[in-house]
Amino acid sequence: MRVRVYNTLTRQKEDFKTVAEGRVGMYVCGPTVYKPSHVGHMVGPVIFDTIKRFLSFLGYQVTLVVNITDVDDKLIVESAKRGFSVTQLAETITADYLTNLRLLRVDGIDHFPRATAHIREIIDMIQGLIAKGFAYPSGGDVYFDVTRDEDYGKLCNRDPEQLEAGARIEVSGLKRNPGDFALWKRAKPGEPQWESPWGPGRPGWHIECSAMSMKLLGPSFDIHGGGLDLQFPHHENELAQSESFSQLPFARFWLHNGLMKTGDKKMSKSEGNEIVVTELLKKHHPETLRYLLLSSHYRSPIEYSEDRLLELRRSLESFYRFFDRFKRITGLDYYSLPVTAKQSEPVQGGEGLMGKIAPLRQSFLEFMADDFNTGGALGILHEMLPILNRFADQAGLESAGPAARAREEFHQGVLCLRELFSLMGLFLEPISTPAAASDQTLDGVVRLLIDLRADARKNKNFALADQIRKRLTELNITLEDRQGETTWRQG
RNA sequence: GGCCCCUUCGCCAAGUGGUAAGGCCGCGGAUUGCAAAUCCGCUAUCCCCGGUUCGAAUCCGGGAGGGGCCUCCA
Repeated sequence: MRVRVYNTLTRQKEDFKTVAEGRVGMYVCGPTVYKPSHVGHMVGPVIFDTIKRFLSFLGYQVTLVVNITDVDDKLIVESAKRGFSVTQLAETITADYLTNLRLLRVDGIDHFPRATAHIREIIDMIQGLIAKGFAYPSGGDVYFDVTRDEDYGKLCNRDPEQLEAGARIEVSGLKRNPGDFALWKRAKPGEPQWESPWGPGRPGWHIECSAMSMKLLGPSFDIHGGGLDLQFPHHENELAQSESFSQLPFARFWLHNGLMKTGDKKMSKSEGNEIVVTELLKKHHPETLRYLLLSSHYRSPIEYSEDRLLELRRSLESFYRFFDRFKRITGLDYYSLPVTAKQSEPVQGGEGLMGKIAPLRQSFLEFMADDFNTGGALGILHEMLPILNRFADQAGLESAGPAARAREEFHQGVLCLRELFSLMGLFLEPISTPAAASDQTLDGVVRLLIDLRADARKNKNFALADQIRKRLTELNITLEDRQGETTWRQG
């Protein structure tokens, strides 16, 4: 399958070709761990996890790396403020980040390299850059000389001269050019520090990504991802120092995800308008958040709002109900159905249900192959749902008759749904409904009321039957009468 | 000031030259004792103006509005 990818470097969609046949190396910029993750931090991981799922499905062997930057000015300031050591702070915040990723079913990250665990590699790279004339030590710091890099600015389409016009460039007597950036920073007393040829200090902001991606993925790899806001200076600098060091092309495709917004403004720690993931997850299921992040194209900004999450939850509910229905029909648990890791035989269309499902499956894959259009792909899944429900309605699958043939067909259709949703990392496991399934007492009580209501209905005492149902509705318990039995659910 | 992006139904959102996916909300119908669930049906000519083209939401030019980056940021 031909995969098309929008490449920031060329500002156009290109055919996806890998450096090494059949393998994909992917590096995504993770957080600087000084404050708990906000919703925006989850965008990249979810998107790139989904991209990995898709590429793996196509048969690629994908290695996904997300770095943890655990030494930085921000950590020093924040840890002092909170009375922690930098290490303690980094560990606490890293744990928060990893927990959030796990809840969002970001399962595909193979390595989480930490900057502080790669000081050796960082120093080696800086030495190499100095030796090659791209960097210079100055007063205990080491700077990268942007004028020595021929194509500095190519990722962001900027001239170094233009950059100098920026008002925020820090004037430092230690730099040769205003645009030069620190590879190594001299430590002030009490700051985290490591020995180096230039005296005690710590890495600058961008170098850790160069050193760690090179170590884990080699000098040339396939996909480099991150938030749009990292394009400059972080990625530009990373690119410059990596290619200057290796004299080889760095990442082949640069993918930048759009930024999360709240109230029309970018969500960020510096704006102070961030929604902390942990707080959000107290009110919303992580699956709803993952669904939000996948419901639009990854390059678009995503507008976060409470109402939107509620709306999307309603959208997911129809699938949750469908899985219950699937169980009633087949006796099988949707969540136990196999998840295909790789693309299997082409799904046969033919007549009947699969004749409708197979072309939609194809459309889904085409959406994904076209710059990972998850929004379009999810739309397809929403088209499958009524087809499956209609089939179940028309074939009378919930009534007693044998209909083994139709049941099997239905099963096949749902397997396909399972396959595609698993590529999105959705519906991998049952959502935990706080009381419903787990609380035996509640279930017993509601079933008692259902039985009483059934008697009332049998006696045509609809007033009583309706009152029971109404009172339960007020308690957020919904009854559904269907052939032969009444079921209940919360919500 | 420089670079870049966006503007599609009430809201969200696909669509990148061939005549507008999908979701939420709303309305009507089937089903139901009544509901719920499910199914069916209904609601847009794509910010404005001009151009290219047999044909444009899609390409070009201009305008309006919104956003991102210009060394803190996923």
